This record gives sequence, C-alpha cells and structure tokens, in this order.
Amino acid sequence: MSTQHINQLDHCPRPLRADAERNRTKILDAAARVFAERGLDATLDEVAAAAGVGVGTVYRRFADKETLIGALFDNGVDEIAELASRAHEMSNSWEGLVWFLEQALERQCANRGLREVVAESSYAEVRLDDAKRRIVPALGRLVERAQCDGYVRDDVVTTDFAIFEMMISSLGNKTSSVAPELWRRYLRIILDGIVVARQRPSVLDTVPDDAIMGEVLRSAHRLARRAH
Amino acid sequence: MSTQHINQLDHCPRPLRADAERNRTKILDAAARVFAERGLDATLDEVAAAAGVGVGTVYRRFADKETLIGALFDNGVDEIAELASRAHEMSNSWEGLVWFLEQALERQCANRGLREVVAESSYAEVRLDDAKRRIVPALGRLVERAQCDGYVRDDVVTTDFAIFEMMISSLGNKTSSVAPELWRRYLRIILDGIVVARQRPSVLDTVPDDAIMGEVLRSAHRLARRAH
DNA sequence: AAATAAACGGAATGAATATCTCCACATAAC
DNA sequence: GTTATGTGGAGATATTCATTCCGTTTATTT
Repeated sequence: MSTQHINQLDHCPRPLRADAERNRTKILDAAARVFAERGLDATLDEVAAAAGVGVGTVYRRFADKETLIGALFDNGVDEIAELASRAHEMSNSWEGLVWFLEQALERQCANRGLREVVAESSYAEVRLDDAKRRIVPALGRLVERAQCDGYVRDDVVTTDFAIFEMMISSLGNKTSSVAPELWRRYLRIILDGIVVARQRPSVLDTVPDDAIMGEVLRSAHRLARRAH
Repeated sequence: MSTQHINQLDHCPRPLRADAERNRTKILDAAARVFAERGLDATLDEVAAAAGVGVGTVYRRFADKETLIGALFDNGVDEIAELASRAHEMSNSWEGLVWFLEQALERQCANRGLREVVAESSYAEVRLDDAKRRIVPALGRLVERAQCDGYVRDDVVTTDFAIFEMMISSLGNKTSSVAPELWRRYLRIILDGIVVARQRPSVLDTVPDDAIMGEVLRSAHRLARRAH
C-alpha cells in the first residue's frame, strides 16, 4: 500500500531478525539435503523437520514449495549450463565433451532433486526454465565440435546426449545410496558406443561385487515401490 | 463351508453367467490396454471405464487390484523368461543375446505395466515373483556364452545387462507414444559399447527429425509431471 | 411368463497424503 | 518493558484411490 512498503520489496527490505535469518539458512540447508536424497516429492513437513523448525516457519520465508525449490536449484541448473560453456573452451573436443558429461552427471546423480528439475519439468519455475533452455544448445555445440574433430560418430545427434543423461542420471539416483559411482560405468560403456572407432574398450571401474550388484537391482525396485 | 462349496473352488466352479463371462473378458482387455499405456498406477476406475462396466463389476471378478495385475502379467513375465531359454538355443551366441534383448525390450517398451512388473516390484505377486527370479540367471547364461565366444567384453557382468534393460525400457516407455521404436537406437549404441572390438559402429536407425526429437524430450518431461 | 439366483453400476466410504493457513505464544530489538 | 517480528504445529482443505454396499437389472430355469 504505502510507498515505504513498496520500497521494502523493491530496494532494501529491512533485514531479517537474527533468529529468522538463522532459520532461513537452516531451512535451505535442510531442503538441499532432503530434496537431494528424496527428490522433489519430499514434503515440506520433512524439510521442516530436518531443519528443526515448524512448517509455518518454512512458509513464512518461502511463499510455497515451488518458490523454495526455485531458490534452491537456481544455481545448480545455471551451473550445469555454465559447465557446458567451460567445456567448450577446452582444447581437446572429446575431452571437453566427456568432461562436461561427467561433471553434469556427477551433480545430477548425487542430487535427485537437481535431476528432477533438469530432466523432468515438475515445478518448472521461470528462472529455472530459462537456465534449462541454455543447456541443450550448449551441449549441441560440444557434440558438433567433437564430431568435426572425428571423435564422435556422425550418426548421433545432440538429443541423443540429452537422452544419455536422462538414462544415466535416473539410474544414478536409484543406485546412489548403494553404489554412488556406478553410473560412471554406464557412461563409459555408452561413450565406447559413440566413438568413431575403437580397437579396445576403455577401462571400466571395477564392478562392485555380486552382493552389491544384487542390492543395486533391489534398490532400484524399492525406490519405485516407495511411490505407493 | 460345505463340501459342495469346496468342490466349486477346487474343481469345477459353476461356469459364469454368459454376460458375466463377456464382461470378464472386456475387463481383462481393457486392463491390458490401460496398464500398458499408463502403468500400474492407473486406477481401477479407469480400467472399468475403458471396459465399459462399473467398478463394482471389476471387483466381483477380481478380489483386488493386485490380483487383476497378477492375472494380467503372469504370461508376460513368464514369456520373457522363456525367451531367454530360447535365445540360449540359438547357434550364434551373440545373435542369441541380441535377439533376447530385442525381444524383451520390444515387450517392455510397448507395455509400461509389464515393465513395471519386471523392473520395479510394486504389486509383486507370488507367481510373478517366481517368474522374475528366472530371468536374471537365464540372462547370465546368455552373457557368459557370448563372452566365452569372444563377442562380449570380459569386464561386463550379467547385472550390467539387467541395468541396460532398466535404462532402455524406462526410456522406451516415456517415448513410446512419440517415437515407439526409438529405444532400438540406444540398444544399438550400448551394444556397440560392449562388443569386444569394432572398427566401425553398427548402423543406427535413422534419427527421427528434430521436431520429433524435441517432442521426445518434452514427452519425457510431461510424463514425469503427471505424477503431480 | 414368473421366479430366482447372479450380476450390475456407480455413489458413498474411508484411509492416505499433501499443501498451506491460523493463532496463541515466544523472543529479538530498541 | 514494549512492540514488531517470528515461531510451532494442529488442523482446515483438497485430492486421490481402493474398496464396499445396495437398489436395480438381467440371464436362466421351470
């Protein structure tokens, strides 16, 4: 209503009370942990509990769940877009491409929330959507360069890589609690599938032993079951 | 209670009334369609509507959702286990392995319900579980044979193939409405990644044009969003 | 053409599960 | 000590399903 009020919103809102600021941080930290582990379907009640505050406190600081998610993953998505640019500056195009995939997947496999924000579009916020739109074209430039240089076979296409990321990161999320680095194995195999020619396969990380691999399959199952 | 009653259950239950039998078939058909398209989360109300009957009718014929799903996918899972055996009888071990993967994926990519029954364990019924337990060992024999014959690199492992199936079929489900055969492309690429040596990549199906590939990414998103 | 047992439809029930609001009470700031 | 701010968490509200119930309809039998 008042001019003063407008100024507060637009310019220099009165700083939060000390305890409120402290709580805001606790909430963001907790939300980061909870969404990373459980994905965006996690309840704000869970977040509040993890932060050691009441739900009401969460809602006073963030208008709703979507806003919180926006505040939380804004950086993350942006960073991925950024990585693609940085990869483009690396001198070897193949190494650049692989480096980008590894960096992006490292983040998305360890963070289910981030993956869901990037790969699925639940809770698409404007700023997030904006950052996301930069990823595919940047990836495209990486791929094309690696093809021109004769590293990547010509019959693959930018979208293929987006799909590799979807496939691998969704697996990564499912197995991250049991074998957090397993996704690298499947990235390696897929990369071996898209290089122009190879005499020998590249070296895979050693397989986790059978007990763990069994657990991997089972953990994928269990995660799906949690939906109900 | 009565002997007569027990006999009805165990031996030759009085046949259903003609209309009831007709409806039972309509329900099974509809359920097959609905679960194939929408997955096991589809409501029995949806199934009933698709069958053109009331929910009550569904429940008179099938004790509950799980029973219906069991009746519906029993064959499907069994058939996949069967395919693995048949593949083992093919003379060329590589062709056998590829043939099995293609056959199994063909079924699972076109049928989201079947995929969920095999890959996830929601609604695990006893008989289904039983059939499922046969798949991995059978697959294992296929893989080992192809490795002995020098087709498949030695550093991959049976579980890897189970994971390939998970990755590809989940993608296949997501894209089946837009590009129903696209999964073959990624199977090809992964296979190129796990052969012992290759000079040239194998031939990929032509990529759907950009418009469709864009739609593919978007459809993956949209499907995820439906969860909320 | 009754009479009867079987089957039907679909509104209603009840159990989860979520998001978001409200307000009596607490506490930082001055 | 006063006051503007902030807090907790019970509950209002909504949604979504599986499953049940019962008044009505229909096939079958006689």
